[in-house]
Amino acid sequence: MQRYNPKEFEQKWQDIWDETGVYTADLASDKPKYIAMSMFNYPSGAGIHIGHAMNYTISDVKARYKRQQGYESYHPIGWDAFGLPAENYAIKAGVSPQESMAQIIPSYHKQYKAMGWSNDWEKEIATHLPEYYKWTQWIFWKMHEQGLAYQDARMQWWCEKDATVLANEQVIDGKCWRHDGPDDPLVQKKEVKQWFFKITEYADELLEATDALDWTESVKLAQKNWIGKSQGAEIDFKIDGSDDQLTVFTTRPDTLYGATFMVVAPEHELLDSITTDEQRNEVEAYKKAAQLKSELDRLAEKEKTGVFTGAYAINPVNGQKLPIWTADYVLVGYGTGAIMAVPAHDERDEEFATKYDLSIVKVIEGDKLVNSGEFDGQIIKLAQENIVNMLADKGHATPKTNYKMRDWSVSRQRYWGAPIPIINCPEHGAVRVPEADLPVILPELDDFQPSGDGRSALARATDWLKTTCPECGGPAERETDTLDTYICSSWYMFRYFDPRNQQQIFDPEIVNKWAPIDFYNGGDHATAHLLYARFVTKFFHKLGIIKHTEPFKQMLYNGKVTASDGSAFSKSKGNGIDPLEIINSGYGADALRTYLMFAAPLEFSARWDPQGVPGTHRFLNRLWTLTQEYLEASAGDTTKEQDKDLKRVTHQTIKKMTEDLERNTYNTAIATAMAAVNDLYKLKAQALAQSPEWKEALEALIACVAPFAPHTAEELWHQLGHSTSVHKDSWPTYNEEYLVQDTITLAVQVNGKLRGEVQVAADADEATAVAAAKANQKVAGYLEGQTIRKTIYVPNKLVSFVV
RNA sequence: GCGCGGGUGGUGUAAUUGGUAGCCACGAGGGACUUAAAAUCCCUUGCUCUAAAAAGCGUGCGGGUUCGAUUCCCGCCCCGCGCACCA
Repeated sequence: MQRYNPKEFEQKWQDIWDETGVYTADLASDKPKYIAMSMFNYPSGAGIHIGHAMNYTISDVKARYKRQQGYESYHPIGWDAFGLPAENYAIKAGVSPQESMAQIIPSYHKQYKAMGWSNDWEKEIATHLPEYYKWTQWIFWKMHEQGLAYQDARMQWWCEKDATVLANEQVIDGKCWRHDGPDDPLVQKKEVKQWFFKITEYADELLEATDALDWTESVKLAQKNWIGKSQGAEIDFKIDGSDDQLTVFTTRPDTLYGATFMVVAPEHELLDSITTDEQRNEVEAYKKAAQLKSELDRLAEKEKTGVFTGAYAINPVNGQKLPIWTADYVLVGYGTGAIMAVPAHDERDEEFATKYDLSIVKVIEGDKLVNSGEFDGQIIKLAQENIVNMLADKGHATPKTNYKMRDWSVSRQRYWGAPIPIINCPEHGAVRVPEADLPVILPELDDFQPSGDGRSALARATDWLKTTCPECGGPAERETDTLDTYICSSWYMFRYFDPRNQQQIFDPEIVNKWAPIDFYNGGDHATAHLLYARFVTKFFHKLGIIKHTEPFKQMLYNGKVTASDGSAFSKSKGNGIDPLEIINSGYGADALRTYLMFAAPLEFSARWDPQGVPGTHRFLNRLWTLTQEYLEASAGDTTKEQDKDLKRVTHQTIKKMTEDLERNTYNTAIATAMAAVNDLYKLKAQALAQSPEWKEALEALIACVAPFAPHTAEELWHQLGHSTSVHKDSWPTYNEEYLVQDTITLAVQVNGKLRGEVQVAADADEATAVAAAKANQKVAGYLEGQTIRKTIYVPNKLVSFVV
C-alpha cells in the first residue's frame, strides 16, 4: 500500500496544472462567471509569511469551490510593486527598485505555486510596469480633466538634513528614519504643495451605498465613521473691533446661548490677525510648540492646553463678548478649525473652562432650553431649527452638512511610483501631458536619494525633467511627484479582466460581464483602500466605462494569524512562521492550507498552534489510507443496510459542505469532512468492497475536500481512475431521499429537564411519539402520580411534559 | 472616551429558526501492533459524587420571559480590535 507522502505528488500536480492550464480563466466562456480574490500583495524581499498563506487560501478555496461547481472561475494574480520599502532599500543598498522587483517577483511565483493556489498566471499584472501605470496615470489625467484633481498646500513631516518630505512611518520617535542619532534634529512640519482627488464630492454617494453591501459589518461601519457625516450649521461670529468674522461649525446650534468662549486651532488663518499685541508672544510660542509636537506627543497628552488671543467675538444671538482662545484640541482639518465652546454641555470644553477659569452657562434642562432668551422652554430639536433659521434670516448662519472625510492626497515626493502626468509651465502653470503621450515613463536612476530641494530623486533626471509646455511649446519641467500607491490598488481588479489592453484602460464589454468581484477578502485596509476602490469605481461609472457602481459584491474581512500567546508575529521577535518551511518539512501544502481554514472562523484571528498542521495531516492521511484500502479491496457488493448508511453519510456530507462553503464557514466544512472520514472508518470495519456505494462515497468526499487539499484530492481522484482534473466541474450534488433515517431519537423532557430518549420510526405521528415517550421507564418514573398539564411535541426533536 | 466584536471543557472551537450544550480537532489517559520507538488503529475524556449506576451542577456575573434560554429582554463585569480631542 502506498503511504501518504505529499512530497511525492504536490510538486508533480503543480507542474501538471501549469502545463494544462486548468486555472486559466476563459473570459469569453459561456459558463456563469465567478471571480474570487484577496487583496493583492506588496512583494517584499522577505517572501510570503503565514498571514499571506491565510489570506490567499481563503479566496483560493472559494475560487476552487466555484470552479468545481461549473463556474468559469477566475483567481487572478498581481503585484502591488510601487511603494516605500523598495525605495528605502534602493537608497540604502543602491539596488534599483526595478532590479529588486525583477528578482523578488519570480521568487514569489515559486512560493505561490508551492502553496497550491489556483492563480491564472497568464493574466498576471504588476503595478510598476509601464503597461500598467500608463492607466494609473490616465486615471489622474481623467480626474484632472473632470475637475476632480487639484493642488493645495498641506503640512508634511520634513527632515532638514535631507531636505525631504517624510511619510508618517519614516518618522520614528520624532526623528527621521535615516537621522535618528542623539545629535540629529527632530523632524519639522512644513507646508508642501500636494495634489488631491475630490473624493468628498462622492461622500454622500459612498455613504448611502454602504448599507446594501454584502460586506463584513465592522468594515461597513468603519467606512461610515470614516466618512463621518454630521448635520449642523455654520455660524458667523463678528470679531469685536474688526470687520473680520469667525465662522464655526456646530452640530448643536441649540446650545448657542451657552457659548462662553471661542477656540481656534493653532493653525487657523485668522489667528495672527486677531491676536492682540499683548498676547502675541504667548500665542506665537504656543503655535510653535504645537507645530513641533509629534503625533505621539499629542496623543500622550492628557491635559488640554491653550492661550488667550486677547480678541473677543460677538455671540450673534445675544451680543455677548466671548474671549477667543487658541488650543490644539481644536483641529484645523475638521469643520472650520474653530469652535464655539459650550462648557456646560461639552466635556472637552468643560475641562478647558475649568482649567482656565472660564464661565459655564447651563442652557439645557431635560429636553428643554433655559437661559436662552426667546427660545426658553422650547424642545431641543425644534430650537435647533428655530435658532438656525433666525440667524440665517439675518445672514449669520447657514445649515451645513459636514464630513470627517477629507480629499484624497495623491501626490508623494518619492521616486518609486507612477509619475504624475503634469508639466509645469512658467506661463500656463500645471498642464496635463497630452493623452497620447502617456505613459510618462519613470526614468531609471543610479541615485535614489531625494534631490535635496524637497523634490524626489526625479528632479535629478534632468533629461527627463526638462521638456516643453504642451500649450505654448516653451521650456517647462515635469512634475516630480509620483502617485500614491493607493491609486494603483484602487482599480487593479478591473485590469485583471483585460490585462494587456494597450488602447484603453480596459474593454468595458469584458468588464461589464465580469464585474463586480464576487468575493474579496483581506485582513487590512478596512477604510482607505476599500473606500478608494469604491470611489474610483463610481468615477468610472460616471465616465461611462463601467455599468457597475460598486467593485466588490462580497467582502470578507478575515482575522489574522497570531502567535500562540495571541500576540502579533513580528520580525524583531523572530517568532514568525514560514509557510514554506512547514510544507518542506514533510507535512505538505495541503495540511497547512487545511489547518489554516480549520483553526477558527475566518473572521476570528487564529492563534498559531504547532500541533495544528500535524492534526490536519493526520486527517488527510486517513482519507488517503481509506482510498488505498478501497483500491486494494475486491469487487463486489456490500449489504443493503451498509449501502444505506454509506449513502446517508455521503449525501449528508455533500449537503453540509456545500452550505458551509457557500456561507464561508470553512471550519465547520472541514469538521464535516473529518466526521465523514470517521464514519467511513467505522463502516469499513464492517465491510469494504469496490461497490458503487463505496466509490460514490469516496469520490464525493475527495471532491468536497479538493478546495482545501487540492493536491491530495487530485492524486486520489486520478488513482480512482479519473483522467480529468478534480478541480473542474466535479462538485457533487446531494439527494434528499438519502438523508432520511428509518428511526430517529427524540429527547423527552419533564418540566423542561431532559429525562430520557426514545427511538421512534421516522414517520411516526404525534400520538405514537407521545406514547413512546410515556412508556420510557425513566420518564414514567417522573410522571407517576402527576397530572400532565401540557404536552409539547416538536417533530424530529422532542416531547416535553409539563406536570 | 466612542464604536464594533467576543466571553462555552485543560486548549482552538460547534450548536443554521428558542428544543438532547460540547460536533470536529488538539492535548491527556488507557489498550492493540512493535524487540523498542515513531507512525498507525481502537477506546475514554465538561465538573462533582460514585466501584458502577443514579443524581446534582454547568455556556462571564445578577435578574427576567418561557414547559424549555449558549440563543430573547434588563442591569453589570471582563477581554480583544478599530478610531482616537470630530465641535
